[in-house]
Amino acid sequence: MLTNARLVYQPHDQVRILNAAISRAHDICEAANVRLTPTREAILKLLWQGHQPMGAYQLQQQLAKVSEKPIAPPTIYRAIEFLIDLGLVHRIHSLNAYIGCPFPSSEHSNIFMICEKCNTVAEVSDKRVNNLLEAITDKVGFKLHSQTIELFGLCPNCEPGDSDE
Amino acid sequence: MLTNARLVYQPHDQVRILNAAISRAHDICEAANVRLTPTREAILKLLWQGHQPMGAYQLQQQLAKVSEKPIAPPTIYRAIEFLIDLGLVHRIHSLNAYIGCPFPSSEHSNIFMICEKCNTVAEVSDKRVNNLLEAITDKVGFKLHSQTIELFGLCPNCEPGDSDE
DNA sequence: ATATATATGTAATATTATAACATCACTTAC
DNA sequence: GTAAGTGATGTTATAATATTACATATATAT
Ligand SMILES: [Zn+2]
Ligand SMILES: [Zn+2]
Ligand SMILES: [Zn+2]
Ligand SMILES: [Zn+2]
Repeated sequence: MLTNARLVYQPHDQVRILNAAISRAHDICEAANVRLTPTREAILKLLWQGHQPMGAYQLQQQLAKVSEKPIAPPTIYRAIEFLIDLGLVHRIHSLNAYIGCPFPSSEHSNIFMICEKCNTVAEVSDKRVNNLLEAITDKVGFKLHSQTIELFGLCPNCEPGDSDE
Repeated sequence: MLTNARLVYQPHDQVRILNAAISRAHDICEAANVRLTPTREAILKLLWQGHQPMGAYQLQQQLAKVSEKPIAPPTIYRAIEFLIDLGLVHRIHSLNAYIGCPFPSSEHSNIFMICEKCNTVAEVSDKRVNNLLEAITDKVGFKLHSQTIELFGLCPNCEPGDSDE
């Protein structure tokens, strides 16, 4: 089981995490022989800023604060598509929003834990889930290609019961 | 494991299925002491017409063919919300579309098998999936409330390999 | 019959996403 | 170094999905 949950739910060095993610992204782009342009990198950074997913127009607003020229929707969406295709970013369909992937270029379950209170999203990957879904779909003759699993609930920080004790 | 896959993927008496679904809906509404108004029923019927999900504006167009007065988006969305709240209809987030639930008012996994070729959607419910996701989220302290699982691939009728033999 | 709650009508608008075509910028070939 | 070619972004307009706010109508209860 692979997850960034601990990281998301506990205090951590956000700058270090972000730098690591960007560095990894550069490697992945280099390997794929594609370019991580300034706009693309800026958007990826925003999607790693916090652990809340951001919508396209929210990204646009944030970019406006940094850049001089306002960036129009098509550019935003193109950059998002680029990042998603590379596996660096995921789309959270139920929120029409996007978030950085904590473990790109590895096996995936695409399981997202969405906190209904603070909106943080943590990701999990677990082979057992993939195996089970594979078995279930096999049984009815459905050939499974990909999946997205969106879980709604409360993160440890928002759960009244409480977290560490 | 509960599924309407066989039904969806094989020829069947569509009229009988639809009537059964509507009849069941009437029961559920009566039990909940809410009204299945003509508009709501018409929309539910459309969402049971085939096994393809329909978008809000697609529903609007279809309703226009039946009804005399065109029905505006708010009414459509209200009816959809009503049906979803009752568990009679699901939203397929990745498609911005809606589909009738084959087994309302029972335990749910909300697993949708979406055919990338013919767009049919079949639903599955499997306690093991819920248990596994519960276990996974428990481990990281996330309190799971609800979920939606969207699977993409090819239904038996669209898979080149083939179905029955 | 009146009051109350529920459902729908209506008009305007918000939000999310894409199409079509022009321009710019980087890479490669010569 | 320049030209050609590819990839990325700019620009304008618009499509597609969804909601707000307020008015009216319909059903239910007293
Ligand atoms: Zn991921
Ligand atoms: Zn939270
Ligand atoms: Zn269902
Ligand atoms: Zn199919």
